[in-house]
Amino acid sequence: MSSDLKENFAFRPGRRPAGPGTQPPAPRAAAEAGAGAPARNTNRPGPTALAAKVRTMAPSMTRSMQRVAEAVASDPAGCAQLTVTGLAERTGTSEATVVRTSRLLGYPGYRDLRLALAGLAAQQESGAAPAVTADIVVDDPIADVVAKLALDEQQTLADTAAGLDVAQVEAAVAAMATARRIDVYGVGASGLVSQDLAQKLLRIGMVAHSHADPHLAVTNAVQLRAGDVAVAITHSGRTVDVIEPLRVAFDQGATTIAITGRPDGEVAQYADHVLTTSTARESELRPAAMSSRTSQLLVVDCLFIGVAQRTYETAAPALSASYEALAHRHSPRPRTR
Amino acid sequence: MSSDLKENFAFRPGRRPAGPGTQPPAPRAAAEAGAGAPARNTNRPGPTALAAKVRTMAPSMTRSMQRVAEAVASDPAGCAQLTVTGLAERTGTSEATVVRTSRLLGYPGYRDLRLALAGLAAQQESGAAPAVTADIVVDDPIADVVAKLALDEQQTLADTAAGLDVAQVEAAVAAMATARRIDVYGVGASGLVSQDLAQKLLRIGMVAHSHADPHLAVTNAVQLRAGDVAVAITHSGRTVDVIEPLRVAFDQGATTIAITGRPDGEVAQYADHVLTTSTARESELRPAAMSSRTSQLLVVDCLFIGVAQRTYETAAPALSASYEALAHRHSPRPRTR
DNA sequence: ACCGATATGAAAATATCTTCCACCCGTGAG
DNA sequence: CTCACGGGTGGAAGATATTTTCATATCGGT
Repeated sequence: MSSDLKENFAFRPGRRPAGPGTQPPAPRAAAEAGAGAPARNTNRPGPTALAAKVRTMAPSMTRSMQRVAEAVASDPAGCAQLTVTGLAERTGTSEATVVRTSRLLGYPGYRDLRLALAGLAAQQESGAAPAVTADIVVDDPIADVVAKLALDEQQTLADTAAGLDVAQVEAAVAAMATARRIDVYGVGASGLVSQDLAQKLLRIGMVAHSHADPHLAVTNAVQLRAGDVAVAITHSGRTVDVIEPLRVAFDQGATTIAITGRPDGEVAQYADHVLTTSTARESELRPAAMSSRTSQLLVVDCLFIGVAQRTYETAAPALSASYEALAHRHSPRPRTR
Repeated sequence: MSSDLKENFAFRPGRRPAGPGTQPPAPRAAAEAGAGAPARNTNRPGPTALAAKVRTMAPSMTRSMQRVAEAVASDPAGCAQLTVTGLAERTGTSEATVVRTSRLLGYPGYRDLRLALAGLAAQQESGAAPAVTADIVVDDPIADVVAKLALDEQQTLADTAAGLDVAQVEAAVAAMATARRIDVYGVGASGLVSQDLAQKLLRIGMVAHSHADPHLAVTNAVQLRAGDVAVAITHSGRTVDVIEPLRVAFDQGATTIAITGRPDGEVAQYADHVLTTSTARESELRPAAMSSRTSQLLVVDCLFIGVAQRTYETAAPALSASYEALAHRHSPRPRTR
């Protein structure tokens, strides 16, 4: 089943009515003005060329038409909102004139000019994209906060992906996929990431636990041995509560993995494989915890997917099973799909 | 100009005015049926946000509407050329359905959607983004997994940011900033997000708790009253373990906030403010939990920052204090910087 | 299997766009 | 100076496109 997205794909990509006789709707090709050959005006200008076209054609326009063209050229966005009648009023002319102007500019009618106008407006708008990269400050309006945060996190993701050592990931995944059991250590913000990893691994039938309590973590680490895997997550690379259990696991002969922003930190000393997370800039209002978390989660997701791929035979059914098991915890009524 | 839109939308259901009703409060925003203003969706998406909006809203659409949305999202340029009837035919549905879909996406009608489509097409044309969005498959090499995951999550972030109703965020932040106490409910994957929020709020000196245990959650919810805030986090919008405590909090008069991917889900009925997370497509190897988590975290971060801004006087010192307090949990060694 | 509610498409009702046509205005010849 | 002519222009009929209504098909729960 997967998803039913496949059924879309409307081929028939460019369904331009280009050809004179191809128009399903109306044979509106007939020239209005009696003048001989309308010559099927040059190809209709794309949004970009519209402004230029207006200037070029202006001289050959009648006064009323010029007014329309003027309005259109100076405020595409605004005009795109108007109906024929609206634009006629705004320019102090009539609908007929607006349509004639549209024709002159190379469109079949006003409807199409309007569409082009919308396109032009959108382009102009996007061209002026400011790209809010500044830091978040105390008096930023919420809208800016949202935009900045999203951008920052996207940047963090890109950085992380770029900085990840694929070979290390590969090795870590290999160890985890065949592990008898997996322990994950993390406290504070990293604790949540640690739980996330454990939770996901559980869902595909792995034996995984997340330990936030440092004492219990060490207690558990002592039980590990070769064939087991221990994962430590710490942004700073020097959180003792996390390093300690990893060290123990390491000494016990387990395969150890560190996910840290400081590959030179102490935690790396006890790690067989080090996965480096990105360290984005931070500010007072944007504590490190935020971007490190994003980064860590990406790494954790990669590990998870990698493991799931390699244990697909058991992972897939386990996944469905856990969804099944939780189904009754949902209220019944959501419509379709 | 004059954003003529029917932005009205004044819901603010006088909840339990005299406390007689101990029963399911009338679903807010239930105006829909019958005559009157369809009003529904808040901000009409600009061309840019359209694609995001489609992805976000897709799950809460009916089958026919999904087909329309699919077509629109996959070939904006092509669809912009079509009339209602044309698009209806192409998607094998009716005009009515097309119009309904347009409404759901936040436009007054198809005409406006079409305009936006034209804009989007123009942008895409000029922007020419490659968009490498293949699904992750079982035999993808790790390097691809990393790249795809990072891209997907970036997309999710962009979608979420584009789809977030800033006014709702604003309102939620305002309530939280002045709250006497804040409860956060979430189970499963959302439970971690819930913890994340609570953890952060604690750091800036707010009284916040995350409850995963549904019994304890309800027990706590009963203690809430006006001036308190309850936040429910559920991707599906119908996780009873989360809805239940929120409902209780709602009945108690607390301000309630829902963070969900299904703004039409049951959870929204008991929420004063609904924050919509994006729902990226998922595949077997990329369970929904993954992108919903990313999306939820972004929302949660926004809330946090918003609250921190508004309580800066107390938040800033509280933040430093909590860092201080944890300093001794770090090993001393890291060199420079 | 029944019942109630929701989703859907056909067709009616509007809104919008296009075409047609008469009027107006400027121009040049008588 | 007047008149006839021709294109420019707007008003309104005619043609399409869009929106709304409503009966029917379908779905999901009891």
